This record gives sequence, C-alpha cells and structure tokens, in this order.
Amino acid sequence: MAGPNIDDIDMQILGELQQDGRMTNVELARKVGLTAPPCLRRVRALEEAGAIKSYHAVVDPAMLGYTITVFAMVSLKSQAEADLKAFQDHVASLPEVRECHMLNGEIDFILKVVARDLQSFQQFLTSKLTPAPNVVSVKTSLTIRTSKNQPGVPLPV
Amino acid sequence: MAGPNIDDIDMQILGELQQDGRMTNVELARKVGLTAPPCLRRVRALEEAGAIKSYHAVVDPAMLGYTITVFAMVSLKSQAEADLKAFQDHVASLPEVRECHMLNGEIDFILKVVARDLQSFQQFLTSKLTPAPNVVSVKTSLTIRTSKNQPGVPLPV
DNA sequence: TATGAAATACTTCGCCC
DNA sequence: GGGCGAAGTATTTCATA
Repeated sequence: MAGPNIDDIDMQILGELQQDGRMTNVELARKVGLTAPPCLRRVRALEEAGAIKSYHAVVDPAMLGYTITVFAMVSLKSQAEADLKAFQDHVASLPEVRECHMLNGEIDFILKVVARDLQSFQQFLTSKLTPAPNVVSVKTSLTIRTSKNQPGVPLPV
Repeated sequence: MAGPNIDDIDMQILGELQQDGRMTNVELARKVGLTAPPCLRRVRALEEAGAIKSYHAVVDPAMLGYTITVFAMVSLKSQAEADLKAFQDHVASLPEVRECHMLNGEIDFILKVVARDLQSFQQFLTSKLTPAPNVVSVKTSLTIRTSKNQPGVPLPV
C-alpha cells in the first residue's frame, strides 16, 4: 500500500516533514538534494495524493485548559459492518474524542478522549458515549501522565 | 495549570496553530487581530515556554510502509516510582513506541506501537517489550482501522 | 508591548533542459 | 521530471511611540 508513485525522495520528504512540519521549502529541498521548485511540486503532489494529511502544532493540553486524557475501551452489541460504521460516525462527531481505533479481540474500539476536567469528562461519558446505540460496555482508564507522545511512524534515523 | 502569562490571544494562537501548523504568520496575525511582528513574538514565546512543543506533518503510515498499529497494555511487577520511571525511560528509547501513557487501574501503561508488518511487530514484542525489566504482562490489540485521528485537544469551534 | 517600514528570505511561476 | 531566474509575498529586525 506504499503508493506506487512514491520514490525515495518522496519518502525523505515525508520523513522530514513529519519530524518538522514548519521546515521551509528551501531547507527541505537542501536536505533531500533538490532545488526548491521541484521540491515544492513534490510536497504539493504528496498533499494532493493524501500522503500528507495535515499539519499541526503539538500544544501542551494543560496550556489550553484540558487536564484530562482518558482511554475508553468500547464493546458493541453487534459487529455488523453497518453497526461499526454507525458507531464510528457517531464518535467522529464528538469533539472530545480525538482518536478512534477499531481493534481485534474482545474490545471493539479504543478511544482517546480529552476533556477539561473530571466533571466534564463524566458528563461526556454518561450523556454522549455510554448511551450511544449498540454500545454494550465502556471501560475507561485515566491517564496519570504521558511520558512519550510522538505522532507518526518510526523514522529510520 | 493554564500558564499564568497565557492570555486570550495566546489561546487563539495555540488553537489556530494546532488546527493548521503551516499557517503563515501574517494569516495567523490577521486571525487573532494583531500585526505580524507582535504575533511572531508571541509564537516564539509560546515555543520557548513549552506551550507549543513541536510541529509535525501527519503522514499516512501506509505511505511510509508501516501497516501495523498496535495498542499494548502493560502491567508491571512494581509500581514504585523508580520502577515506573525506568520503564518509561526504556520505552522512550524504542522508536516503535510512539506513545506511552501511564494509567490508573489494573493496567499500568498503554503504549501505541507502530511497525512495518506483523513479523517486525512480533520481533519487537518478544525481543524488546516483553523482556523489559519489571514487566508482568503485555496484552496487545491490533488496530483493524483508524476512523479518527486528530492530535491535540477539542477546539471551542 | 504594538506598530510601520525596510532588508532579507521564502514561495512560486514560467520557461528551458 | 529537475533546474534557473524573476516576481510576488512573507518573515524578521529595527526604530518609534
């Protein structure tokens, strides 16, 4: 599934931008051994193709007033595709849910939920998540501390 | 814990950069109602203070040849602070581990692990993670698909 | 600490190889 | 596809209030 038209230079570009999303195009070009124009063309093509999905600053959640990060393990009554899809669509509309991963095994989904405080989290849990259609059980674990949080994939570096 | 010197404009800056990490400084300045120079000074100050930790492009893992994302639930023998710290330091050195969160309850840590394929994941599991000091149990769940994956915190939008 | 202008650097286009 | 040069912007510093 590594796109057919992705070559070594594209891979380097993806790796560099994953590591530093604000790198200037000229610096990126220098690192991958191109001049600026073709480098920029490749970046645009990678964005078009969906290889680069977005760019984000990683912000300390506490600085924005969010103190609670919770992992929620959700099991559904039915694992029919339409029901799985319905659940995914539901949580996609909930801003507190930052990630939703469908898993194998007993747990159907793991969600990463971010909330301002315990009270707002509990309100989210009881009014938004647990009463969702098809939900059988929701087990939550509070994050005490996060010691590593790197987006993306391991780099060959 | 929202830093003492963070005002409303800083909050807006954090929100905008979280949403679009490649926004130009002039556009950011326009959105928050400043001119470019003071806006840039604020961004630099936020970076210095650690409110903005880093910038990243979100890359499709499959495009870089990584097809496996696994959540690993790890329990330790001892929860003494020194032992917790030792485990954290160990996984911090493993590039396959992208996230490490310490949880409350029976599970001590949840890790997000990214690997190229099942074989390299199993090698990682048996040679790097399970034999780590103090580890009692490691339960892993393969990600079938990820339907939502947004970094950061919910935005007031 | 914000502003406005000026110097520097980056982005991006057209064209050629 | 990549490279060169030029035009249009953006970034960044400095003087000023």
